[in-house]
Amino acid sequence: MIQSVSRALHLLEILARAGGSARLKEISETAALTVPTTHNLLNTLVALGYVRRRQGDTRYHLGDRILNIARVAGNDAQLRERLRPTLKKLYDATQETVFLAVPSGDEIYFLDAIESRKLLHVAAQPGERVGMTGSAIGQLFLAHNASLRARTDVPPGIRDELDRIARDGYAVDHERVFDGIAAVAVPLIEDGEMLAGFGVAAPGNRLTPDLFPSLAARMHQIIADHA
Amino acid sequence: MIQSVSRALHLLEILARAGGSARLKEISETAALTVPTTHNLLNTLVALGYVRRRQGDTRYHLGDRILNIARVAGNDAQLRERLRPTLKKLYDATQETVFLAVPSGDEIYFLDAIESRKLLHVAAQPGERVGMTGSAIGQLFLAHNASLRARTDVPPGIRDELDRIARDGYAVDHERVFDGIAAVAVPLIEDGEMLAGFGVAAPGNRLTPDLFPSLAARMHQIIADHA
DNA sequence: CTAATGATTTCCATGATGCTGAAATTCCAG
DNA sequence: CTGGAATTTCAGCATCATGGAAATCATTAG
Repeated sequence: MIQSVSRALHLLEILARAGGSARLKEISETAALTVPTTHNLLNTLVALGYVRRRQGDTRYHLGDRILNIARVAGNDAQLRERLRPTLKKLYDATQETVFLAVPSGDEIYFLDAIESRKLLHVAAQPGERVGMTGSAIGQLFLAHNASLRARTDVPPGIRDELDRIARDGYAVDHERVFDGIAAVAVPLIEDGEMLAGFGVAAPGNRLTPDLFPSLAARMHQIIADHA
Repeated sequence: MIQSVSRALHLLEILARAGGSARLKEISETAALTVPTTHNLLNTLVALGYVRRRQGDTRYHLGDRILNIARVAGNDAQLRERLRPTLKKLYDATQETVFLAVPSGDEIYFLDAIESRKLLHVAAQPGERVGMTGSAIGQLFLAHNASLRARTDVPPGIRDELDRIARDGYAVDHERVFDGIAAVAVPLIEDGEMLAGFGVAAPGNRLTPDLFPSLAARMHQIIADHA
């Protein structure tokens, strides 16, 4: 544990709790640090743009450089919060394990999941990360994002499938990736961009290919209504 | 400039630019630090909750503790962005100097302002900070926030005025605080809470007390339409 | 306006602290 | 299972952050 890093971040939190600005003395007292040490830490934060000072004001204010970081950190957390109810609706409608995934670099990242309570069911895997081509949701992203497609090594067998996905608006997987598991995935599109994918996964003998179109339609409906 | 603090924050930004997660080696290369140093910094950030690791995954992910800080830093910036157009409308309607202010601790903080182009006008003072009782906008906050009122030393002369403000929905100042300057302020209320105050300030001989009610009504109108 | 008080900033000596190379361990792909 | 690569641990050393003291600056009262 690096002392000065811990202290510096603590100072930022103190500033936040004080409503965004405070005087040196208050800060040093709250942090239980000496005034010169606090001063040194704060000035480092000022030099980096995480804290600001306004002319004619000796107070320290939270700067907005922190937003560079928070925008990314917040995206995931906020999206999960916001789409939790939709995911729940999807679970209620299917009683199968449901997933919410977002792209992260060249992989997809499972942001949230609700696991089915049926005796035989697919395990939820929030926090897991798989390649783009290795899941129905990943193929959805590939079908919707040309630049992502360009930098991904797409096997020829999947290339045609991407056209179908683009046309029909949903991706499927029937025991291709994992034995015994079938999945249907539909996108959440906002402002013309695919933000996230919803997936339903179930044993292949319960979720047979003939059910795919109607399940996809139901999923589209739920997302349109609740997201 | 404290080296380790600068480095740690840089690592957070690298993680953000990488889309929220990355491997140790990539991070250390991007940051131009040795691997053990990067490891040490990252583990400090993990211990503090600003970076997370998921089990069975050696990657480092942005944590959401940063949001504690960003929520406050972002508030101001976002509010100013969002209310800029309203402030502009207010300026267009009055051609006088207009202000946007928010509470900050026990003072009010001038978040934004547009200065009148008239020959004789009130100076804009974005970034400035004044006591609650020392401005029309501050009195607005006092009238709308009981807990703020409780911890503020309100002069007896103003106490009655607060009742009037609560009743009429606007605050005024005619050469009480600054010689020659008159001001009218109205609140922006959302979810029952006063988030910010808008103010119009002008020379006292242009903005006479008889104009206060009609100006306040016009301001209410503009805010209702655009905020 | 001046003086007095309190807060902020600068400086520097000191030793604790964080840095790095090297080694041990773990992870992961084949 | 095996080999290579990435991660983690470790310890000695130089460096860097720390905090006392003093100087400067801002603020308030008179």
